[in-house]
Amino acid sequence: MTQTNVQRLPRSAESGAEKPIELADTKSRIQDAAEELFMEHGFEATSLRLITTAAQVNLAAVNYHFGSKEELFQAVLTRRLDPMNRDRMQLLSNYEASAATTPLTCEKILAAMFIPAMKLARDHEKGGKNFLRLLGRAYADPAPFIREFLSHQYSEMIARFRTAFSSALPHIPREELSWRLHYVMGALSYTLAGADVLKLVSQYHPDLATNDELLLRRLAPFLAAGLRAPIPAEDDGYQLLHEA
Amino acid sequence: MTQTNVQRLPRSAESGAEKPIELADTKSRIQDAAEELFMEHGFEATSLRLITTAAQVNLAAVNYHFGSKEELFQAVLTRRLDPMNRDRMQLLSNYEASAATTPLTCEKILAAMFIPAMKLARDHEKGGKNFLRLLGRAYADPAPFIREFLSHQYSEMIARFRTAFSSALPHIPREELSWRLHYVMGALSYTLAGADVLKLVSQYHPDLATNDELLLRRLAPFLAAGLRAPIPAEDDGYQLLHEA
DNA sequence: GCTCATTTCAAACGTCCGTTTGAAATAATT
DNA sequence: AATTATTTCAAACGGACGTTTGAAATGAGC
Repeated sequence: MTQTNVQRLPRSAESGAEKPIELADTKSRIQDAAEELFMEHGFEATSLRLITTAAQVNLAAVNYHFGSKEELFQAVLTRRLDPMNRDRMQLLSNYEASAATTPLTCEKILAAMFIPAMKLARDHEKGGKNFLRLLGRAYADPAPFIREFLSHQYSEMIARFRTAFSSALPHIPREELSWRLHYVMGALSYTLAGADVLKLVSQYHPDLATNDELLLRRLAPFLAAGLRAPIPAEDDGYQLLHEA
Repeated sequence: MTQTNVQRLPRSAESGAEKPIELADTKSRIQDAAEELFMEHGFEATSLRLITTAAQVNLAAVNYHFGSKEELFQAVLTRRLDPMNRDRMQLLSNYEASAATTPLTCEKILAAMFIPAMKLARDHEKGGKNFLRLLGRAYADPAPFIREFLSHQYSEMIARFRTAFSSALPHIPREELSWRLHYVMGALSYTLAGADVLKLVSQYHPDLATNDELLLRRLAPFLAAGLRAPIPAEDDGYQLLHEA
């Protein structure tokens, strides 16, 4: 009932690592288990009972600590998304400062988007990569509360990067650039959500699929070339439709 | 209980259009309603009661005509996916025959992928575009039965197009090409699933979002440029990681 | 040690889910 | 007209869902 915002650690915690065997606190255990299960089954198909069983906490603990299943989902996303997007913008600013007056290359701007994502994927050895998959899927989720949450969470970062690309690609019209940024986000989120999606298009190479750095060293040149592509003329000879 | 594969029209049907006011048969009404609702809410969040109410049929009709909710979903996908992929392969063959010995351009191969999708989007005025969104979302769905269904449904078409791209881009290593095809599918499905996703990356232009032809006349040059991008050298100066 | 806020817990709440049932209605066949 | 097969229907099945409850357990402050 009466719940304050103050975080309290139930057991001895702020003391030094005297008993490193003990489990993390309830709230963190729920988030960890939820992240893994949401990514495996999606939001709708993951029940609170599944989460609380995996986290070894009581069923009611989710509603006590997070309020609802939806708020738990948002908390899971925010925990990693918020620092990642701040890192992205910070890194972009660093690059711009280093480059002084000359505009950044597309590859450099793309790197500012990718590196924090990669760092996230490898830092938290357990949750990291799972989270990127969860995120990639959330992009395609129709639930209104997810859509609103994501668009709010991303708006600042996207605006920042659109400006950067606009400087790097002055010959691309503003409107065309918006579309191309859209495609970039599509290929990126699709790749991050990847793993088993890959089977659709190619045989499985386990040595490659686990190497994120290599993965995005392939993606960045692909996307940079697309971003720089010349604008097709109005009547350039290949009418797409009505010839089938 | 005892159900045959033979399709039977319950009311007067094979006679000429004497009473064009009458509704479609139960099975079609279910598929139409399911397509629209699955696309709006996703598979898990769409209940059979919602579908049967919208279709104005009895709840048990789904299990009678389709067997289960999962089989209904597969039927909804197959109804449009199967002809579309056959059209894609046929169109690609036509292009190859016209080109005789010279290899096709990437744009032409991409057109063979896009045109049937566009035709689908505009033919069935009501279900068409909704279906592409549903499909784009299914790509990212983790449910095993969806994954297996899609990979089976697409394997032949994908293999066919990989070969075509391989001829068009002989200088791109086989493995690299597999990845780039992956990105192509990502950008494409993301764009098709689009609509409200667009808000993440750009302001909304209603006049553009509804014009599929224009949409893909933007996407094809972007992807073709990416497919043709030079292979980056092993040590090309931009290390992605460990510099953040 | 007592008080009081915080956290955990087992149990239950009401609701909605996909599916099944068996009879009634409808169509096709003889 | 009688028989059979197919389709519809209202009702119920057992189960899983997110959430709530109120008491028990555990913590910190005095």
